[in-house]
Amino acid sequence: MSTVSRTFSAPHMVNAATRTRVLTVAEELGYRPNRAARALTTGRTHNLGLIVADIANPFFPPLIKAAHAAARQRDYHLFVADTDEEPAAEEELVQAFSKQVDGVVLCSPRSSNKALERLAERVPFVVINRRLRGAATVLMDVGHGARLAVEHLAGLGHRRVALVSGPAGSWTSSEIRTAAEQVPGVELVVIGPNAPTERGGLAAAGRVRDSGVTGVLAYNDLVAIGLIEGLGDLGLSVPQDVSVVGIDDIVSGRLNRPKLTTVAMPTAAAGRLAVDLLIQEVSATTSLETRLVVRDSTAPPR
Amino acid sequence: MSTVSRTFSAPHMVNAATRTRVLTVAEELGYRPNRAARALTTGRTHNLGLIVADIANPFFPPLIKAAHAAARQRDYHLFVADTDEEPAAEEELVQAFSKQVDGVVLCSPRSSNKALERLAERVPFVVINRRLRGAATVLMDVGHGARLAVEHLAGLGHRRVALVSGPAGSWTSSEIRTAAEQVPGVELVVIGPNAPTERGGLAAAGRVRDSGVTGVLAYNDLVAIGLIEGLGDLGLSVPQDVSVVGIDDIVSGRLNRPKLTTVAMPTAAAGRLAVDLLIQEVSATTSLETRLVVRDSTAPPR
DNA sequence: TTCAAGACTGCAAACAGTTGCACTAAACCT
DNA sequence: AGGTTTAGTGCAACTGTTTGCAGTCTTGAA
Repeated sequence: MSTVSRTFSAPHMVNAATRTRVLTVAEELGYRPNRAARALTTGRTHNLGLIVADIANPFFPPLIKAAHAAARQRDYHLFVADTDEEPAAEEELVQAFSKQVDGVVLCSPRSSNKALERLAERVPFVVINRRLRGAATVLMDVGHGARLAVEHLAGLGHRRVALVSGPAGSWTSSEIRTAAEQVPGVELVVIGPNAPTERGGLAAAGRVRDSGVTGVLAYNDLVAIGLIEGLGDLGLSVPQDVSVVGIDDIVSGRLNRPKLTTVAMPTAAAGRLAVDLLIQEVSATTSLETRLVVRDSTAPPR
Repeated sequence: MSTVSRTFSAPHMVNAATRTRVLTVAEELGYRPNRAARALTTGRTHNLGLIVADIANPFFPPLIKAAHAAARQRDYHLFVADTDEEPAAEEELVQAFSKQVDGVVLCSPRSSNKALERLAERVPFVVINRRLRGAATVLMDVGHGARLAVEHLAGLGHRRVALVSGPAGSWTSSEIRTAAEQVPGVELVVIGPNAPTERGGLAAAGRVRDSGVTGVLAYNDLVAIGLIEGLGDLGLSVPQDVSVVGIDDIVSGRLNRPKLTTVAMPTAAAGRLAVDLLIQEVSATTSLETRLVVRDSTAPPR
C-alpha cells in the first residue's frame, strides 16, 4: 500500500520495475487515488476557489477560463462563485469555501480592505484588481490604459470629457478616475457611480448629454455599449456627436456598431497568474500592462 | 467524538443538553466538521460538477447562477467547467470530475448519445437539452418556441425563411429544424452548421443574402446579433429588408438595436431543476416551456 | 426490590490514503 | 571478508469522521 502510494506521489523513491508493475495492475483495476483520503492526510484538497462579481459580465469568462486551464494543468479543480455584485456575498463565499479549498482568488472585490484583510487570515488568498497588503496581488494597470484613452481623446481635440464611473468599492474605478484626472488640457466630469452593465450605461445617457461633453470614458465596455444605445435614443450618434471609449475589450465590443475604441485588459493572463501564485504560495504584487485599441467609436469633435 | 459527530449529522439521537454543550464548545473552538474526512466514510463529497459548452456564451450564466444557488442551498458546492465547444473535452472533464463529485450535470452536450451513455455509467448524471435514456433529463421545449417563431414570421407574410442553424451535435439545433420544417406555408432554407457565436452569425450573412429569404430564424441570439451586423455590412437592414428572430432571450438582445424578437428559454429554471434532480437522485424527464417574445427585429416583408 | 425496556453515550473499527521508521539486500570500501 | 552505505520495501500509526455494537443510566412496571 505504501509502495502504491509512493508510486503516485513520489515515483523516484520506488524501483522502476516495481513502479511499472504497480502501474499496470492499477490500470487493470481501474484504480485511481481517492482525493478525499489524500486530502485527509495531506491537508490539501487540491481545490481552489474563484470568486467574481458577476459571471454574466463578459469581462470575467476569459479570466475564468484561463484560471480553470491553469488549475487543471496542475491537477487542481476550481470552484467558481459569483457574488452578484454584493459585497456581503464575498465574505460569505470565502467562509463557505475556506475549509475545502487550498486557497481562493478574489477578483475585483467590492468589499473594504479591512474586510478583505480579515478574510485573508482564514484562507490563502490572491486578489485581482485590488491593492492589499498581506495577500498576493495581481493588478491590471488600468490607470495607464485610462490615461492613454483620455490622451487619445485629447489628441482628437476633445476638451471636456466625462468619466462614466463604475460601482462604489471598485479599485478599478478609482484607479481610472485618478489617472484620467491627471491628463493635462482636459476638463473631466465624473458621472457615477453606475452599475457596471449595459443598463448602467443606458441609464447614464441623459446625464452625459446634459453635461455637454464631447468625449466619454466609460468604466467598461458594457457601460459604453449601453451608453451608446442610450445616446442613440436621445438622438446623439457616436462618434459623430460624442466619442466613447470603453475598457476591457470584450468580444461584443468588437462586433457592435460602431466598433468600440477601448482599453484591452490582460484578463486571461491575470487569471492564469493568480492561480499560479496561489498554488505556489508566493506572495507577490504583479502589475500587468494594458493597451489602447482604437476603433470606430472615437473621432474629432465637430 | 461519536457524540460530536451525531450532534451534527443526527441531532435527534443525542440528548438536548449534550447537544447544546457540544455546540457551544464547538463554537468556542471554531470547530467545523472536515468534509474530506466525512467524504471518506460516507462516500459522498457534497460536490457537483456542471459542464457547459462555453461560459462566455451569455446563454449559460443564468443557468450557472441558478444551479449554483440551488446547490448552495442544499450545502453542495459546484465545479463549473467549460468544454470550449469540444466534444472530446466533455468526456475528459467527466472523467476528471468523476471521483470527486456526487454527480454531474451536462448542459447542451455535443457528444453522441453513445458516448454519453457510456459516461453515465461512471457518474450519476443529468443532461440538459438532450434526450438520453438512462439519465435524468431536463429539456427546454425549444421546438415549440421555434414553431411559434416561424409561425410569427409566416403571420407577417414571410414565405421563404432561412434557418441559420447551430453546431453539429446539438440536440437543440435539430429540434429547431424539425419544428421549423413543420410550419405550413413556409419554405425553409437551412444554412449551417454554424458556430453558436456572433462570429458564426456574421459569417453566415452572405449566404443568407444569397438565399433570397425575407425572414430568418437564428440558432441563438448571439448568432442573430452577428447576423444583423453582417447583413448591415452588406447594406441590408433589419427589419426593413430582412426579419430576424433569435433564440435564448439573452440580456444584450434586449438592448441592441433593433431589439431582438426571440424565443425566451427557461435557463434558470433548468439549472435549478437539474441540480435538484441530481441531489435527489431521481431519474425523470422534464420538459420546460419556452415562449416567443416579439420585439423590433421582425416586420412584414416589403 | 428487581428487571426490562429505552435512551444516550462511547469504544473501536472502518474509510483510503501518507509517512516515519525499521528492515532487507545489494553494492561499495578498505 | 567484514563493515558501511544506499536503495527499495513494508509495517504501523495517523488523518477526522461515521457507524455498529456494547455498555451505562434512567425510568417504570411487576
